Order: sequence, then structure tokens, then C-alpha cells
Amino acid sequence: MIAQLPLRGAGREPVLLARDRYARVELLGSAVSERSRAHLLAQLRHMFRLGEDLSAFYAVAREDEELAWAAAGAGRMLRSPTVFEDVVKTICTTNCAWSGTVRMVSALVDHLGPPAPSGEHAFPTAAAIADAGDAFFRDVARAGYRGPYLRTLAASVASGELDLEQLNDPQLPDDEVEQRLLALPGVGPYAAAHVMLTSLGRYSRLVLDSWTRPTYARLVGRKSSDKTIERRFRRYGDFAGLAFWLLLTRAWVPDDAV
DNA sequence: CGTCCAGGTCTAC
DNA sequence: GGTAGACCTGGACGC
Repeated sequence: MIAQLPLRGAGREPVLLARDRYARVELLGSAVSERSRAHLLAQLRHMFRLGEDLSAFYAVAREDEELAWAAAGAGRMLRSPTVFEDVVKTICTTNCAWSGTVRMVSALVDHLGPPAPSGEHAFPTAAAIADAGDAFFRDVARAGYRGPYLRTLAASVASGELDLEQLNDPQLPDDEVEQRLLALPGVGPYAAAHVMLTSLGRYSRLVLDSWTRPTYARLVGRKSSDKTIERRFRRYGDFAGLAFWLLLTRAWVPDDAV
């Protein structure tokens, strides 16, 4: 074990489970340098959002019969090490079945990602994706029309012309971040909202797609327009998207965790 | 076998 | 600003 990372930022709230006050990090293989260790810990803090403060969300959720359970510490979603990785993965979720997303992302990792000592591969660099040939996107990833989106995006990041990691800057307003995301190839309203929610810690936008709409309809017992759904979550302000997501995924949470 | 659609986006009106 | 059509892929479904 190289560290015990305290889970802070949730105010006085327990973090999901009382026993999970620490994330235990074990390193397989040879020792790492102090520099690598620091980098690894910083990356883990980012991925697990250990600094996230959701207490303002919990304060509202506690008053909402359907979401009071979440106030026990839900909503700290795992994210990728980089915004670039989450944007690429999100593009791979658009207009296809989940099996297609898995196929495309697995191909990127297995064929373009740097190998680790374990034999597994990490997510590829932007340069590696930018340099992949047409045959990879067409015959291996079978990404279809998304191939050019992915390569164009990766080339912009690899060249330094585009820095997606800047979107982590808390100074940027949500509207600005959304506009920058919408400007990316293959990123529309769904993908922008998805990246904001799952990668940027910006919870204001509702992720509305062919899974969330019918899932919400099933939970409330009738279909609702997007406007109606937005209205139901307006009380959550900047946490509307998180509230919507948690309501939809309540069934994913083990009963003993809430 | 053809049609539809799955965690949409883009372009052209 | 809103809306039709096209778009890769593959699995489900009806015929």
C-alpha cells in the first residue's frame, strides 16, 4: 500500500458507506519514484473526485422524497484521468448500442494504447489516435462515421492547438464550457452534457438521450417532454443534472449502500 | 431478407 | 431558431 487517501469535501456527510473513509491504494510491481508516486496520487484524487464538495446538492436532495437517499453520500462519479479520454469515450457512445461503445474503446486501448508491465494497455495518447490509419478506424474499431471525428479531435489535441484539460478550470462558466464542447467534432447537446456531468464536475445540464428519457418515463409512469423534465429538476440549480442522473441510476446502487 | 434503432450529430434548408 | 435526411455499425425483429 502506498497511500491512504482521505475522502474529503463532502462536508459533514459520510461518503457513501461509513466504512469507506479511505481509499486504499496498492501498487503491484516494482517500487516507483517519489515523482511517479505523487503523480499517481494526484491522478487518483482526480479520478475519484476526492476533493468534490457535494454538500450543497445533498442539502436539496434531503428535501426531495425521491432523492433523499442520495444525501448519504452518492454522486461521486469515477472519471477518466484526462478530459480528452472522457470526450473520446463519450463520442463512442453516440448513436450506437453499448456493445458498439465497448468495441470502439477496447480497440483504441488494445491497439493504440501503451502497454503496461501487466500486459494490459492504457488509454492511448492523442498522438497515437491521430496517427492511426483509416484501416484501424474502419476495420478494427469499426467506428463508422465517428472515425474522422476521433482523428480530427485527437490531432487538434496532439498538436497543442486544443487543450481540453483547460475545461477543468473552475473559473470558466458552464455556458462557456458547453459552447467549447459543442464546437468539438462529433459533440452535440447530449455529448456536451455527458462530458460536463461525468468528467468536468459540472452538474447543471441534464443528459437527455435514448436511455435517460425512457428510463425517466418508466420511473414516473408517463412520458415527459424535455422541458417538463428540466422543470422537475430546476430546484437543484447547478446540480440538476446530477439529481436527474442519480434518480435514473438509483437501481444501480446496492441496497445496503443506502 | 428488409427495416428499425441503439446512451446523436451534422448539414441544409 | 427549428426541423428533415443522411450517416457507420450490428443486433433485434418481422416478413
